Amino acid sequence: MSKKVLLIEDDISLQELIISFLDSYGFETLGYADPKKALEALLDRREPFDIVVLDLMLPGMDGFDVAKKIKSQLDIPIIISSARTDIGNKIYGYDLGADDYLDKPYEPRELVLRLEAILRRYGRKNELVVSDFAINEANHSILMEGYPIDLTRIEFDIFLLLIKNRGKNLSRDQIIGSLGLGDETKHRTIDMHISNIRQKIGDDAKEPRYIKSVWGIGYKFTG
Amino acid sequence: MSKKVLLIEDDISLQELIISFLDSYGFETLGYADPKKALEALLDRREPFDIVVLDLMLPGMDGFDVAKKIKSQLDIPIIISSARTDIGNKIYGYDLGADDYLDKPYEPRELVLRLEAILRRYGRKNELVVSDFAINEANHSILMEGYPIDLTRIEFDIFLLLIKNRGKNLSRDQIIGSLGLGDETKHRTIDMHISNIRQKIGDDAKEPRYIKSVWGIGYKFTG
DNA sequence: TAAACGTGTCAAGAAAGTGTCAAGAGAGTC
DNA sequence: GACTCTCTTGACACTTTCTTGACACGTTTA
Repeated sequence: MSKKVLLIEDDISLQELIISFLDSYGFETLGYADPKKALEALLDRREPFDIVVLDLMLPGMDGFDVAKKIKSQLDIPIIISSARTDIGNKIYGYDLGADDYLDKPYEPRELVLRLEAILRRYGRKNELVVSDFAINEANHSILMEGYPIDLTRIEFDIFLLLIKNRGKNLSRDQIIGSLGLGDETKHRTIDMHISNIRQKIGDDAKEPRYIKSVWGIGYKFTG
Repeated sequence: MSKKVLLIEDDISLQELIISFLDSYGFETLGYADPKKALEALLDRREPFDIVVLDLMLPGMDGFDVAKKIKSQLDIPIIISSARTDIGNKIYGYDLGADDYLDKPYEPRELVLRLEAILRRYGRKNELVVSDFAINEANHSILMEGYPIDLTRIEFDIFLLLIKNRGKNLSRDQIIGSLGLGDETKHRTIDMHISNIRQKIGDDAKEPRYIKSVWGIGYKFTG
């Protein structure tokens, strides 16, 4: 599946060059010289872009403002390219949440490499790999050594909480609180969920490899 | 208070560059080219570092092993930097508990930004370091010279109370009161807990290094 | 120095925490 | 509304921790 790139670049000949180059690497690229039109297209959402390549020197609107505006509305990676080489701008770009920064002039090939790297990183954004588990938060899916594990909603939430706090003891009250369960929920309910999770991931309560009971306190994940 | 950074990087000129850069941002940085020596310095605890910046390509020892070793013994954040850009390594790095990952070459300024971000995150952990012990109250965990000590809940509470009042004599009644135990609890019960704690931290009742008995009064912690 | 008192620790029973079965309540689906 | 899957809870067995009396030994006091 080809990725859609939104290129904001006012130098038309450069724009065309980059577009044809990216095309040859399998990206589907749309170029805009006018940042306002680009923003419209992006925020309109009719065209779901995967990544933005943004030139800092733009007519009518500062590139930083464009980046800020995009990041405030969408969770999409941005690569900033610019002839301003000074490090101050670079820092500013990172502060705005730019995901990478290319000094002009750059090799089109380098842009491709960075696009690929950043897209890969973003694709895995919701994926958490810990110990033998790969957890996709958005999907509510868990793979254990590559094989899917079927957890119920609450089991998933508890497991995720434990994994995110791996190594730390979590009390039953903390678990109940983090899960937004009612305060009257009994502690034994958590024990039961833990018991069920353990069974599903093949963990032995007496000799646990993953979820350890901490006597008098609660539970903790030990990868 | 300036933060101490342990930099493990075998490229000496790069090492020097980073050190001087970090210095100018108020970090106190110690660089090691030899991972074994760095590990020694770190685990020795004479120099309590706040964060580790680790290069993956090292002579004599794989960077992954270094990270694993550090994480297994200390709860300290690690930033891995590497020229190996392949994504497999990246995942592996995170799996080991690396807290961030920087592709070489990187802007020194970016390193600073990430250091600050991670330290801010880590700083919220309420860790109490006294004498040879690092106590994490939220976690109910105690490290003694870097190694975990397994105390029961009441033992933990008593030990924490003693540590927090280090140097002061605490009567058995004070201890019983602070712990919210019933007023009828016998004094001998406290003695028993102290005895068990001493055994677990390797303290000799006759020649105590940490928990001293104060005849006729109670106990006190002497770091 | 002997009696009185305090502390260290063993061992056993009491108390509290945990694992899991099973039953019923609750939520979601067709 | 019937069916299914999920969540919650009581019950009971089991494990770990806590408490306490007992005795040994050290310290203080007279």
